[in-house]
Amino acid sequence: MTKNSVKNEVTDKYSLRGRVFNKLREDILSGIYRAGDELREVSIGEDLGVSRTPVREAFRQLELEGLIQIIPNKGAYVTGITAKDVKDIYLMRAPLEGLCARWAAENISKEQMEEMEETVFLSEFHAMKGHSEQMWTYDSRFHEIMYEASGSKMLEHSLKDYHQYVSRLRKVTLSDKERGMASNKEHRAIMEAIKSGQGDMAERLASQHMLNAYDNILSHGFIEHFDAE
Amino acid sequence: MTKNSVKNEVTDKYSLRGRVFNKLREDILSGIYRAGDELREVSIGEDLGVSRTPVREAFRQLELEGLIQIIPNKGAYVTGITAKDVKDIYLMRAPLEGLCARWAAENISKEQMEEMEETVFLSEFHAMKGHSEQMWTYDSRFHEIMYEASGSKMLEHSLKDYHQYVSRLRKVTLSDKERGMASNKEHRAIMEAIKSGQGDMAERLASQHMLNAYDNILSHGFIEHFDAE
DNA sequence: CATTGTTCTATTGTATACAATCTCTTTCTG
DNA sequence: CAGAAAGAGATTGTATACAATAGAACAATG
Repeated sequence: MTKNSVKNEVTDKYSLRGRVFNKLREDILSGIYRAGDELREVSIGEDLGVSRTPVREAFRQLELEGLIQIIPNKGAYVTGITAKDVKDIYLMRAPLEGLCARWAAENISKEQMEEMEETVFLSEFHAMKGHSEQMWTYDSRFHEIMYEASGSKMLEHSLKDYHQYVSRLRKVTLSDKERGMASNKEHRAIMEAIKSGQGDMAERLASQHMLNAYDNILSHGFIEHFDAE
Repeated sequence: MTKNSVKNEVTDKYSLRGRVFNKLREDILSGIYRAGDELREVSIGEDLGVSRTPVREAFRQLELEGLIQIIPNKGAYVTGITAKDVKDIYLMRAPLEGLCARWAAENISKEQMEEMEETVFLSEFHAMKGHSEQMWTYDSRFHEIMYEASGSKMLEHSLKDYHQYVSRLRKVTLSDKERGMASNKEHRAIMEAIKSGQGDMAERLASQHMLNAYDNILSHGFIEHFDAE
């Protein structure tokens, strides 16, 4: 019996509905579908070789996440993430990631701490080598471990959502080697604070980490990847 | 053409699925269903006179909200809100409601400001009279107006969720006349700060409002309404 | 008696059929 | 020709039928 994770695998990957949901979510967040695009149940179903039933269920979930808007009897339209949303997300994440780091400092388990250290180590390695794809993976994993370590189902759920919403953007920013290195340095500092149980310090650092990330996005004009494109 | 609200009526109330969703959500948040209860598609459908299809779609949405957990091929089980969740929600809301008040101070429209003033006025009236049900309604409305006035779809969405999660608890706390009066006073102060465009002040007051509300819950032992019951 | 294997039933997962609604085109009318 | 009315087609909303799976009861076996 593994860990008793209540919320992680909300959408099981092995049902047809789960596959449809993950595919559509991925496509929306990665920018394949653009804001305003209409999604038709039948054509989506045909693309994936399934009937309308699982597609409809996936639509309902995407609607609740705010990624699409369903107009009754009319259709489903992609909402996507706008530049304004990105700004809001980073400003909201600042205090929440701070809170999360504080709680992680209080609750992190030995195993989680070890995995976090490994993640930071590997991330630094790939940053130096300029492997941006792996960078992105370990960067994501760092945050996920911290979310889980907070011991708060609510906080973990919210932060995971926000984190995924900006995942496309993070792929772009981390391809800049300089920012990648800086981000890692910040992760390490946060980790040290968590490891030594310094909640205040961890909170401050994690919060600042978000503001730095957003500053970086602004100063490099990465935000243009949204809305226009 | 009314306001261009993207996220408010996510679940249209007039479809069968919308009705099922709202009914189940209400019943879970109000405590009619308890954590661990199993929900069967057929029996829920029979209760409401609908087939399994809309029930299933509602289940998927409730799952995504974290209110129920669906185990593939097995069943749907109520997760509900625990005492720990309540604590987390208030501590997360503290900075977010602060941020929201700040943004509202920057973006609130004339109409929203007027409605907010009306809401506070009516709320004070009912608080004095001891009408706890109306109290609760206007108290909720105050926060919703502030969420909308923030001009942030993301923040509004998150705060609305949190607010609804603790709505049952708020019904109990506001039935205490003293807390009701105090809460109103805090609302009025937040409103004044928003009206005069003092973002810093609004942020501080709204954040403190949350901490006060949670202190009140703790000191009166209201938290026991969860988990046990 | 314990344990394993099997069958049966209840429940969920998916596909399809039918109903309701919307939209766009066409036709009618002034 | 403009505009309204009507009809066809496409799309979503809901119900039902069938398939797959899990769990329980029960029988068989050592």
